[in-house]
Amino acid sequence: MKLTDARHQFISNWGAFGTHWGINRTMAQIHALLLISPDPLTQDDIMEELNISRGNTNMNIRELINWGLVDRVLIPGERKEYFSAEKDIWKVVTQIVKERKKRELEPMLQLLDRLEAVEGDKKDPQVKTFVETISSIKKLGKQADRTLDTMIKAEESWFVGALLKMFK
Amino acid sequence: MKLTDARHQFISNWGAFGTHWGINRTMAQIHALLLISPDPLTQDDIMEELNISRGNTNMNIRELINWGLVDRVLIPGERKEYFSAEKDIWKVVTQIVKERKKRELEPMLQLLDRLEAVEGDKKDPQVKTFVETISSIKKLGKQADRTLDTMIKAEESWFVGALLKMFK
DNA sequence: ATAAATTTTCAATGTTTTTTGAAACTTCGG
DNA sequence: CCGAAGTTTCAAAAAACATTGAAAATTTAT
Repeated sequence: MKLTDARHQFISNWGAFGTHWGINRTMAQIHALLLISPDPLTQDDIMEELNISRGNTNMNIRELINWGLVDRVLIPGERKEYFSAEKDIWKVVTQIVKERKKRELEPMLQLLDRLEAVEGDKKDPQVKTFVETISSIKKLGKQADRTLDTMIKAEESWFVGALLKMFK
Repeated sequence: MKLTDARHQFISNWGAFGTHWGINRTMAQIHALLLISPDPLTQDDIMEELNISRGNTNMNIRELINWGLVDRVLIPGERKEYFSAEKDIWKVVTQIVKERKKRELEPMLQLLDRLEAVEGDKKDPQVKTFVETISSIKKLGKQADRTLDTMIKAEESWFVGALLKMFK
C-alpha cells in the first residue's frame, strides 16, 4: 500500500472510530493527521489536507487543545501558528482518560450520591431496587475512579509490565 | 428526594451519559428504566414511562437484546412479551466491553496491521512517523485487547481484589 | 497609527441521526 | 381458518449535530 492511501485510510477510519466514542469526526481526523505528521502543521495545511472549512478547522483545533492533545507551536520567524499532536500514545490515552473522568465520571458519581439518598420505605420493591441499582453502580464507579487515578499517575512501562504480570 | 424524581433524574442523566459514549439516548434510557424496575416490563410500560413511540421502543429494545443487556421474559398465561435487564453491574460492564471489543477494537487492530505494511523508504520522515504512530497504537491496542479478554473471563471479586492489590 | 495577515466567531445551512406512526406482518386462541 | 392482540418495519418528519463562510476581532510588522 502506498503512503498516501495509507494516510487517507488511517485518517478516515480514525474519524469513524471517534464517532463511536462520542467524538466528532473532524476532531478525530485532525488529531489523526497531526499524529502522522512529522512536523507541525498550520491551519491552512489542515484545511487543505482534510478539505474542511476554516471555521471548522479552527474550532476543532481549539477543542483538541482543550483536551490537551494538541499544542500550539511557535516557529521562529513565522507569522502563522503551527500545531502538533502529542505523539506518545500512552500520554494521549492518559490525557483522554483524565479529561473524561473529570467531565463524565466525576459528575456521574456526584449524581449517584444524591440519588442514593432517596426517601421511602426500603421494603417497597421499587425503592429497594432503585437503591440497590444506584449503590452498585456507585460502587463500581468509585472503583473505576480510583483505578483510573492510579493509571493516570503511572508510567507506561510500569503499567504495561504490571498488566502483563497480572494477566499472565 | 422522592422516588419518582430520583427515577426520572437517573433515567435522564443515564441517557445523556450514553450520548457521550456513542450510545443513543433512548437506548440508554430504556436500559436505565429496566435497571431500576423490580419486575419485567412490557413494551407499553416502557412507551408510557418514557413517552416514546412504539417503533422507537421496539427498535431500541431489540438493540439492547443484541447487546446482551436485556432479556425477553415470558410470563406464563400472558400474551405480551416482557423485558428485563441484567441487574449485576459487573456483568453489564463485562458484556459491554465484550461487544465493543468485538465491534470496534478488533476491526481497528486489523486495519492497523494492514496499514503498518505501508511501502516506502523508512528514512522518509513521513513514512517513518506514519509507521511509528501506527505501530505504537497497535501495540497499545493489542495490550488492551489482551487485558480486556482477561477481564471478561474474570469474576468481579477476583478483578476488584486484583486491582486493589495492583494499585495499592 | 496603519494596514496586511491571521485567527475567531456565529448565524445560516447542510448533514446525520433519531423518532414517529401507520401499515404490514406474525402469533395464537377459539 | 379467522380475527384480535401483539410485534416489526420503514418512509417521512423532526431533532440534533456539524460545517460553512463571511464579517469581526486580533495580532504583528513597518
